[in-house]
Amino acid sequence: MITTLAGIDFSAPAHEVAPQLIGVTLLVNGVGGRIVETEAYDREEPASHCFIGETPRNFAMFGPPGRSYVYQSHGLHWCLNFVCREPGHGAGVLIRALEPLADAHGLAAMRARRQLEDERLLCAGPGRLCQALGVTRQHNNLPLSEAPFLLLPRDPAREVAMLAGPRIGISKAVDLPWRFVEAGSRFLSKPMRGSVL
DNA sequence: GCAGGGATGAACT
DNA sequence: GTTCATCCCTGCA
Repeated sequence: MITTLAGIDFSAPAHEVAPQLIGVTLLVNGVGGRIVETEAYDREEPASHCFIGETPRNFAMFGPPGRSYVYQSHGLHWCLNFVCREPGHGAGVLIRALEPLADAHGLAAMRARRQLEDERLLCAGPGRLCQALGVTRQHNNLPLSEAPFLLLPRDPAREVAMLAGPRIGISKAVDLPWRFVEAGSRFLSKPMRGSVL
């Protein structure tokens, strides 16, 4: 089983994988950008979809790590997660925002899908980035090591300063500081007021 | 059958 | 900066 991708061991707990994903480039069919915002979710805390146990919707999170979990939120937005931990545990990292890269990585395609010029808002939010990358239910429970997914390691020459803080859009376990962002990024779904990691 | 949701965009103060 | 309608699917009574 492949659990290490882009230099990250996905069998680790989600709150350890999530900060390591900041700065990694995510591409879907060659379209994407640098990850600048993530959130960790785990079976053992009530904000997680897997807190209630395995269901037809969340079964992918109970599968092997290094795969995708895509779900529909509020009936119209898709959200992309990366599965973590050992198989059967139930944990994942929600990808919340990307920094769009040069047109070599499909900037034009993202603009067309979003019908929006502003780079800043192209991928600033889990629903938005799925729209920009064309992620839907078809992308649920797929290995991140294979097409259409591609993960490229962080640029070692580029320093990444990170902040950790409370997660967004949840009503339970709101105090857990499991949201991770690149400090100072212009491409976040919401500004971060948290502590330096 | 029904309540509520890991969100967004527009319309506001 | 803030609230508000809206999307429809999921899980549980």
